[in-house]
Amino acid sequence: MPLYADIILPVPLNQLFTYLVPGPLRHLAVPGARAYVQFGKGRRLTGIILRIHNDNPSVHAVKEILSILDNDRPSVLPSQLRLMTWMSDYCMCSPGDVMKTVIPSGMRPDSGANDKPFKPKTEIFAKPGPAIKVQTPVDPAKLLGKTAVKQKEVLQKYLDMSGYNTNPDAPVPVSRKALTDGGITSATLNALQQNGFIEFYELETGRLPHFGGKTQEPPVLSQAQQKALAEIKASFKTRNVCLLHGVTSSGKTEIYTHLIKECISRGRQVLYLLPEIALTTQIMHRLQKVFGNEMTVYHSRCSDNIKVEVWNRLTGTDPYKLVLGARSAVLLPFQNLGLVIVDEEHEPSFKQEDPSPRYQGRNTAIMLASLCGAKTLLGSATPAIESYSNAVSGKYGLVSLTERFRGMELPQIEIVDTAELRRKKYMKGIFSPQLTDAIDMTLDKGMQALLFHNRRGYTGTVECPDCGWVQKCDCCDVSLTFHKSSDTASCHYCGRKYRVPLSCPSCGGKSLRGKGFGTERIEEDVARMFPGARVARLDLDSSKEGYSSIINDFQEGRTDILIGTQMISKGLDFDNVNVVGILQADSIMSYPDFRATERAFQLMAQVAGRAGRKGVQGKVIIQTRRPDAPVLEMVRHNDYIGFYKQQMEERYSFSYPPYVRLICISLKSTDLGCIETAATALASNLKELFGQQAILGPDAPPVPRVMYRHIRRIIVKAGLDVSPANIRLQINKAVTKTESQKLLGKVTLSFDADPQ
DNA sequence: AGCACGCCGACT
DNA sequence: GTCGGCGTGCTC
Repeated sequence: MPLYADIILPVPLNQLFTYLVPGPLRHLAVPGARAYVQFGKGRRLTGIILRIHNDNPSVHAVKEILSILDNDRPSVLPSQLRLMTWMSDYCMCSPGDVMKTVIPSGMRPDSGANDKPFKPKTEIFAKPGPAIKVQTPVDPAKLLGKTAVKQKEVLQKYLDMSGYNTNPDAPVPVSRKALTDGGITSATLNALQQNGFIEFYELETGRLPHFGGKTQEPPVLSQAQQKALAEIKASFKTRNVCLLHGVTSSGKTEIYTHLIKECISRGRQVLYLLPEIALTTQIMHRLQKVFGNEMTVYHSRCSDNIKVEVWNRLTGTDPYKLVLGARSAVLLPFQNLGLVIVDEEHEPSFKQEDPSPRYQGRNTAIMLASLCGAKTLLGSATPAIESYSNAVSGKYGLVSLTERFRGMELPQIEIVDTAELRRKKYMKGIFSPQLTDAIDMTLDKGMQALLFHNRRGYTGTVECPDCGWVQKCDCCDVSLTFHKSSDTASCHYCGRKYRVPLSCPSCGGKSLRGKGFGTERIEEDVARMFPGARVARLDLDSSKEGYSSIINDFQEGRTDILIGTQMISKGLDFDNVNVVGILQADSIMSYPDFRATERAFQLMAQVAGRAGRKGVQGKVIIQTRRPDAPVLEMVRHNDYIGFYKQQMEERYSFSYPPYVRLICISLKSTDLGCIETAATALASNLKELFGQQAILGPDAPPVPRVMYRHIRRIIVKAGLDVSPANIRLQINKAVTKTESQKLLGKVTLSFDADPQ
């Protein structure tokens, strides 16, 4: 009987491909194994076997698998195969898109020119040669006489480093590189080898870092922390997911450390997810003291070779017990996962935005845990509305930690009306007297200030005050941001840079100027207003390589004032910050979507949480033109519950998550007429299937054209009773119908389930 | 997404 | 005469 394999191939097509399994490969062709196949005429690809069967394929010409790349064990575990299938259904993308994000490219050779296969890293080591084995202890002077000074020196170095003279039976391998240190040439080493004193051999070492220090016990917990830990463990007895709602600086990491330790001691693995790659390094240093070489870090910016090594280690016989990582670590092969921790679970960056699959790292983690029979702990000071609602409904356990670490007080929050102050001419640029006074006092006390502003660059839009002309990007419908450091106006959507014209191209006016404030300009103003202070800035423009050093300088007190965008709000602990300033709360509160208030609350509460230290109450100054916005009052009282209730009411009356599920369909085309007809036709076909009120749009997004491509969006609001698979089916129906009406033309479609 | 096949302009 | 432009259609 012929045997077939359904294979996931890295192509953006919504299907699997069936190949014939040749007789000799039958024992190797198992689900999860990598198969190398001919695809079309001129392509060879690596795919993942999803299923082995002998159902007759519907297509006539079935090709044979060329080879199986996994000889001893399949690369992809059964739990991962199920996760991949779920992801492709839920995110409405092809299995191939999922495969491409799950499997590091070094593990899937293809016929393309971008072929960069995994290369094991090797190093050359020295071991004792036959000529010194004749007598111990070895004395270089006796063996080499008066000449050969260099050889004697290196031989002595080798003997010292390997400990050969004290333990000749098991000398420590010494790397060739260590011997060449200090101006030793390879001629000397070659001579030593030729004389038979030292032999060199190659060994696979890998690239994974080694922790040399001694490991210690987890930190001692406070009473409040111990109580929370006990409650979490109790909650796991009856529920699979638990939400830890702990105020900022309540010491959640210490609680995690204890849970991890216990899970590992039960012989199971832990995945610890953080919202930012940059944070993994910070937390790594703390966790490595406890877990040493049982743990590793993994994220999308690891080199492909490292990714493959981590993968192989995890599928091997001695897998890591703890993986600390960002979103993509959820896709790793865990053989025996017992616990997943998602820290700062509310962070929007857990959602992948651009390349499909647009998956939510937190939700994917919960799914992975359930597929592995593991527990999930979500942690946040400002939980996502969806998560808290799941906790309130009893789907998740809920543990609250209201006490700040080491008796730290919550900061005092002051809301400053900048509209009024501007009328009275008290504002200095973007600074209120309250804020400048607070910074002055902070600097006097030798403490630090943190200033938050969510627009980078020097100014916003470059405008002509005479005729209202605005400098825009050539290929995107968006106004440009002026950056003084490079003296260019840049498009934050496509990255293109432009000169600012000397005169207005529309009316010839000579007084073109930038409007508004960016972090770059604020940095300049702060330096001028506080001449004695050491000022730094942290945003996308400064963070190429400098991220860690800017953070470290601030943490260790080498800078006094740090200005930054969202990046400074995420889980970083500073313990000498006395004042936090939010320069323009309005820009945070006025996003045009239903999550605006949620984001505003979370961002402000998180930024505010950076203030204060033991014994000194911190101060937060929020500058706004709308001091009466209700969300500000909730931030001021740190009233998460009030905020949650208000949000739930709003979401209920306007039918938004968590009461419905949203799917955003994006249409893109260079042809404006084409996209308009396509969008209207698709929307009307969707309305036929889902009902009139379930479809929003089509609308043009705030930036309606990026890289010459026009964009339209349609939002589907689906009831919670409709399964993801069914939603996908209905949407596909509407798409197929629009296609058959020949109305989709040159339009490309993309889907985003649970858009942020 | 690739990659081949295919049908029309400017070059040796 | 052919090299090569990118339109369109298929991939088990």
